[in-house]
Amino acid sequence: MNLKISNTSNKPIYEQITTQIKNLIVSGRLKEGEALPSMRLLAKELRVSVITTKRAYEDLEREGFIQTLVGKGSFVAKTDAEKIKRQKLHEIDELIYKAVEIALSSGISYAEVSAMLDEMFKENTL
Amino acid sequence: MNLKISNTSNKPIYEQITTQIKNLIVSGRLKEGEALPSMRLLAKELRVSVITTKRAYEDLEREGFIQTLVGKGSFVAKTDAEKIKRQKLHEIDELIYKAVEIALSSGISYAEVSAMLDEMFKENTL
DNA sequence: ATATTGTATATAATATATATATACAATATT
DNA sequence: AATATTGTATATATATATTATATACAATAT
Repeated sequence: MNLKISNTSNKPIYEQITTQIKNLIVSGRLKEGEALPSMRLLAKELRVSVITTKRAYEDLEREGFIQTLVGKGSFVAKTDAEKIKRQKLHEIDELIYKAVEIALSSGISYAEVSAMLDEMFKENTL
Repeated sequence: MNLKISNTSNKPIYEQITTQIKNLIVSGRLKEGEALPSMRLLAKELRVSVITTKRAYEDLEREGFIQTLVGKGSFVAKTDAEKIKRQKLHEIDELIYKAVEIALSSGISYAEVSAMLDEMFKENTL
């Protein structure tokens, strides 16, 4: 599966896993119905406990990215990535709307908010 | 001062204090320059430690609602535009942080989020 | 001088987050 | 039926954050 886990990252392992698998699905590199490595295999590969991979897979299932079946394994769900992305975009839209509302109602400029966004992205992609 | 503290509330005591005092100030029942009860008096009245009232007063001061002076006491601050702006910036920061988190965890690019922000500002400033 | 005000330090109790080991249960394979 | 594979449940460990406290200290007012 070739996921990269950093122990020095401030992000928890299960989150590093979900983030990367989400990206694989959204980008189409993992396709509908396709099998994910079993929790145990992935755990072994990443030198991590099964509980951690389970936690990651549970999160992915709750968010509709995959489906898990006892004895069979985990598979990319048929819910299309486009729908999920649209949903996420909507969540972001609402947050940004609130931010802009506050900005406009208190004399904070576009430049200031835009700079904050830039900074935030730089910080978090490291 | 007549604040109501609930021990069964899921909200911490210091937060119950700040919320109620903020409301008193915003509603004008506590006016600029007016003295708040000393941390010790309030602590005694609420049967709570001084550290807890201090925590509440510190939060209120950081948010620009009151001003505290050693030996004198705590007073309702004059509404300070700079402080309010800083507070608003913080609120915006938190919203944008959430937005960026969602974006990064679902393969949404900086360009997309940035475009949304641009759009939002254009729409709302027209 | 003393009482009042806020502050600093060290500490404790609790809750939450993260990760694990191990034993259990369901399904597939032989 | 036996065995290997898959996921699941329970109990636990560790670290960190949150909430609250006691007590000793410092600044100001009277």
